[in-house]
Amino acid sequence: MADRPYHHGDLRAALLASAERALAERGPAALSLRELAREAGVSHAAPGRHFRDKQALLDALALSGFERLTERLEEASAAGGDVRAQVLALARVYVRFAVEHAALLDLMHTRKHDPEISEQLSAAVERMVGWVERPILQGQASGEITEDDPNAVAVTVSSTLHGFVALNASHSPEEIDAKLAGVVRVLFDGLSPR
Amino acid sequence: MADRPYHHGDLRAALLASAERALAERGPAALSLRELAREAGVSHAAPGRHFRDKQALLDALALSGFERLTERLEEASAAGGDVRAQVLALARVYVRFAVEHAALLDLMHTRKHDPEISEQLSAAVERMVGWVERPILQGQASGEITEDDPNAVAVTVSSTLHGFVALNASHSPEEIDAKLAGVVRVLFDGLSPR
DNA sequence: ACCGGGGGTTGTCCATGTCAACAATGATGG
DNA sequence: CCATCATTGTTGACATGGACAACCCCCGGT
Repeated sequence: MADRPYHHGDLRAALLASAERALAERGPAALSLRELAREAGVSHAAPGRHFRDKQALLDALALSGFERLTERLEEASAAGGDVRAQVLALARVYVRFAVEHAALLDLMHTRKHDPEISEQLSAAVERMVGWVERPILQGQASGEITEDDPNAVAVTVSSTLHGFVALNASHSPEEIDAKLAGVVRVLFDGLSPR
Repeated sequence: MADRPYHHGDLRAALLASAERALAERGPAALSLRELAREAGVSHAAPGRHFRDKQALLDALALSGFERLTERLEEASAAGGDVRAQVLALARVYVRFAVEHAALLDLMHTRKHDPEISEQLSAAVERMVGWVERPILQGQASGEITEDDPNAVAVTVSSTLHGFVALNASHSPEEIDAKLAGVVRVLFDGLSPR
């Protein structure tokens, strides 16, 4: 509208960044393409050049979320240690991501469940799941984890993690970390007395 | 518009029912007050008499979800058996509800996380959580469940349940039931070898 | 008979998503 | 250098939806 050049430079990235901010600050309902366009200083229909429709933008956002989360999980896996430590490390990373990007994680999740999801997106989900399952399978191989049906174990761990995050994302980081340690302990030791 | 009497009779209930159907069939985004009004055969502003705004309708829907779910949990608790059986029973109920009302459960959670939630709604959530925690506390009292920090145990169980549901709601009932049994077993026995 | 208020109606305003037609830009090849 | 053309933005328009205001209908109590 003002001294801005006709071409924005990288509108696509700007829109995604704005969208993520808006998502975090004002919830998914308050996210409007026109609003984003305004923030980017561009006309109301400009976003259409970069995203077929609103859903496409949300998908792109979700995708970037999966990619960043996967990256962090990968880093955490590199640290090593015994299986219990590795699982705890992964859990921490996941939880931290969830706290920092609660709304985004929610969106990621919503999109993941959609039947007509893009190839890119589902591939990204697969990759992420891989990093969570890896240490469990290794642990079973090395005898550090029960020989119960590997699949059941993997499902249990990912369910617990996921649920923990969903239920606690709004708490304070310290509180969460304390709780998380307890959860991982209970998970390894089991509910039945030893 | 037609032979319908001027007063609908129970518009509020009709709207909620319609809304729940629409939610399940076409997702939360496709839910429009005007559409619901059309389905009920009333004018576009009629819903405003029963729900201050769209959010109020969604809250009412979520509330009814919590109430129904709580009712079922309560029934399941009455069955008795040892703690492990009780937890499994609760889990089954929860999972079944999740499968049958996936979108609704999602809505329930979304609302639950909202900072400015109604008294009614948060009370309903409390009640529900109570029914999940009860058997665990009893189990600890009777020595059937580890003496680890009770809170950690409760958090672990509810997280696992919640996460399991979130991650598996789209699968077939049989598949889910099989998986669920495995999850509960792993949960009781722990990840570490016994 | 009257009226009061809950429940419905119409009309309107505004924001949004989406599309079509058009315009500025700058990269490319001649 | 310049003609050209795909890319990226712009304008304008349309349909849908939420929210509100002002008004109307009808039952229940007096």
